[in-house]
Amino acid sequence: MSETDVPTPYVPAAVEPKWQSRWAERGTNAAKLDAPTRPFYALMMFPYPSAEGLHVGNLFAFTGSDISARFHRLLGHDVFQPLGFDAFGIHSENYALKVGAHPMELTPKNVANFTRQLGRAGFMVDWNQKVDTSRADYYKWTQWVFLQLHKQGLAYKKAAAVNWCPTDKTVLANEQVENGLCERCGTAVEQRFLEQWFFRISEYAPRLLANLDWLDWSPVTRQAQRNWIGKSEGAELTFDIAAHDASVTVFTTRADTIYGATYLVLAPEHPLVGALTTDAQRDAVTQYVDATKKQDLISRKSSKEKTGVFTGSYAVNPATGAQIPVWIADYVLMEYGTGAIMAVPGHDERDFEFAQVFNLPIVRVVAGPDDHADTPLGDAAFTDDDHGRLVNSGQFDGLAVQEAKRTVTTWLEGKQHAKAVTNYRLHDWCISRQRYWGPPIPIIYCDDCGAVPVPESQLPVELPFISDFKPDDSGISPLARHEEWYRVPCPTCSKPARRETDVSDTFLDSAWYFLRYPSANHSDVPFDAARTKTWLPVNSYIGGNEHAVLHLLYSRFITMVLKDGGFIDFEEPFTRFRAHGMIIREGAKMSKSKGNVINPDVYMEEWGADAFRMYLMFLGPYEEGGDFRDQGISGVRRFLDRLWSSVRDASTEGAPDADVLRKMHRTIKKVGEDTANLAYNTAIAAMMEYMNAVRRGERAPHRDELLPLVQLVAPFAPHLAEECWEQLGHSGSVFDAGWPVFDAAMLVDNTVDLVVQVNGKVRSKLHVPVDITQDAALALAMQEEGVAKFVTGEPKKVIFVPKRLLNIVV
RNA sequence: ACCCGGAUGGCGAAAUCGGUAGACGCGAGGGACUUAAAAUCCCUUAUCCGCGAGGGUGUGCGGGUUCGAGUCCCGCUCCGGGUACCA
Repeated sequence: MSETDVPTPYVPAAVEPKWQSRWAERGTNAAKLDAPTRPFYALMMFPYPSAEGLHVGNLFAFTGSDISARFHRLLGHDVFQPLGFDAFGIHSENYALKVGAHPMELTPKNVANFTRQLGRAGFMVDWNQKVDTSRADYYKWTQWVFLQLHKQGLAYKKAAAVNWCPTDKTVLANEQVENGLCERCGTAVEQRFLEQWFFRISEYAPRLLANLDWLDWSPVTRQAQRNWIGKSEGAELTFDIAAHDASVTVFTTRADTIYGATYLVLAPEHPLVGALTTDAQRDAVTQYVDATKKQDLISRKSSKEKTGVFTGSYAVNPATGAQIPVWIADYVLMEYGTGAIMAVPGHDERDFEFAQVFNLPIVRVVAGPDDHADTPLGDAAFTDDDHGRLVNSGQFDGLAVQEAKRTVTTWLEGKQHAKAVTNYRLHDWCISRQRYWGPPIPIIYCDDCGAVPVPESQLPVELPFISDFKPDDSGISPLARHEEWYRVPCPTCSKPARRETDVSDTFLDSAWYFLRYPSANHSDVPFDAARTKTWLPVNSYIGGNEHAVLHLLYSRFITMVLKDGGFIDFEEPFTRFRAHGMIIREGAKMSKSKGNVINPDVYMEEWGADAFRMYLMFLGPYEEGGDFRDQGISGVRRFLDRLWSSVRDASTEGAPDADVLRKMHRTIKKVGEDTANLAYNTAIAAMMEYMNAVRRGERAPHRDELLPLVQLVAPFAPHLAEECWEQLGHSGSVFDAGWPVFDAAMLVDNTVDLVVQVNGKVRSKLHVPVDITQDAALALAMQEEGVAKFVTGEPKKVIFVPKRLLNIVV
């Protein structure tokens, strides 16, 4: 085959650039966007182009996605796999501030570096359809999306208590606050009142929840969304206030415990607090309300110590007629339910604690199976609502809790004191950001016409290049400091007016980007109708579960809104979603401070992109993640070396070995199934096993034993596969060669190893024909000394599992 | 606290339906080739007793179901992730 005896060694640094440029020349990775036969849209979560470059976590995610895309292509789909950049946002802006540069100049550099790294890793990305959220040709349409929501009445402005990060100097969505700390910088979040734009995602809560039942998504992701949406069925109960012409409505999921409601609690911000406070209590209440207001959200949410103040007023329990005190306390939150609760200390942990601190009455109205009506509650509330029955509850005594919830609600409804309601934890989405690096919200304020949406024909509202983009403490966007941009004529009446100076949340950029890819080069529409019909919804989306409740929920919401607006005919953007796991290093999380971050460039340099890709996939189950150990990569590289030299040594003389061939067909089956299931680690193990069989004892492999292996390995190590494919005499790309087909007849063996057990313990193995009968197997087994000596008497029972085992019970 | 995951050799991990626990890889030990080393190839490698043949034990802990449990059921422990005063 070669003129020298020394085989050319495998040098990734030569093979990989060769194929990367050949793919570019041949357009191998470009999808047939307009006339696909079997369109398959494979999407991976686009990265934020940081200055540090590609993180190994990105590479892990993308490689798994790329393998899936290449696999589908080999199966005969017209695969479209695009990639872009989530370039707007606070990350980029903060980084620019830190290094004293401008994001408009930094971003293209970072994008270029990312593109280089992504290219080096050999992804089958169609770079003709590129998306960069920070370019006007993209955010023009992000603004268009905002206008559609505005048109449908789903965008509104309100002054609201918002999470304010004093370091980043911006508002954060609830989803971006962790433990009262800013998700990004870890600063304690404060409460501020600002005029903000919101999207009415809460209106879509029932639909967002219901569709989860049929979506083909990773169960963990669906569960995370369910929890986040937080459906809660209960009732709103109305309590009249004694000596006032007023009433307080509370939300409860435990209407059955109404007889145990011994006091009410309002949130300190509740609108009725002023009216219900008596003169005697006025000072104490005012002081408490002020203290709460000043408190930042961190201490309010982290301290579980119960504090509160009596208002001086009493409410009437609609069931008992008793007068019960009305308190205010910060453990009741204004933003959930009605901002008021009925406190049932006997059966709610928080109420119990509060009642103990302030010496309020605690009454048992639910008894467990071992309790009677007057069993003392001890030192904790009784909260088991599956095994409880009502006591001390008048006509309802004896009812099971679940039944009583309905019965009591119905009874109170009859008295005009109740209404069954469903509450959701999901809040409206605050999309305003008082920052610079984002799409300006397309609204103009006019003294006469109010908040006027920018006409679609005037989009984009371009983000001006300004040098003083640093946010200040005022809570007003830096754009407001630029009069020439800020002052505009009203689109309706042409009088002097002002632009909205907030930009929108980065999550709005990424909530619709999948719609843009197929139409990325269309400048007249956000997404072309025909292209969209052909390619969407996305067939396969793979990404990290850290986006389970942010990006994925927002994308679903925006898709529903666009469907309702008549722009698309589907309401779920991602037919199938799979969450990949997290990758750690030597048992520890990777972080800059620990200095154990993996630089992909270094590994690709030393081992080659193919080996690096394959090792990332080999170190653990893709959907669970794995532990990156530096030593491990050599095993994968050895495998690729062996494949390389096998192809060089392959002979075309004679015939392939029968045993190797059988193994080959089994391997084709296994690798196909595992790859489809994202079980990449075991797919690779199966290929290694086959490699071992092919080269056992340095035997010379036959060409036909290797051809299918090259196809199987192609999604994992695409460069090497192409080179081997060419080496084996092909001129086209291996990715147009199809996926090998296994011969089912080659999978069945004539003989098997039958395990012989006595009382469940393995005593022997028999090499027997597959179709051996129980009696024949038993007779053979009894001839084995190692078996016979354990079978003392007549067997009590014999269990025979064909092809697997024979168990003799004595 | 609640909701998800998870716990298997020295290490990363395998194990369709309950049916040979530890595939594949790393590391380690031994051998072949070599002046030598690297590379490559072959063998061994859960653990205990035993010279050996062989036998015992073993999938976080305690019970249970079963001819048979890493896998199913009940009760715990620890680790990772998510959510959290959500009424």
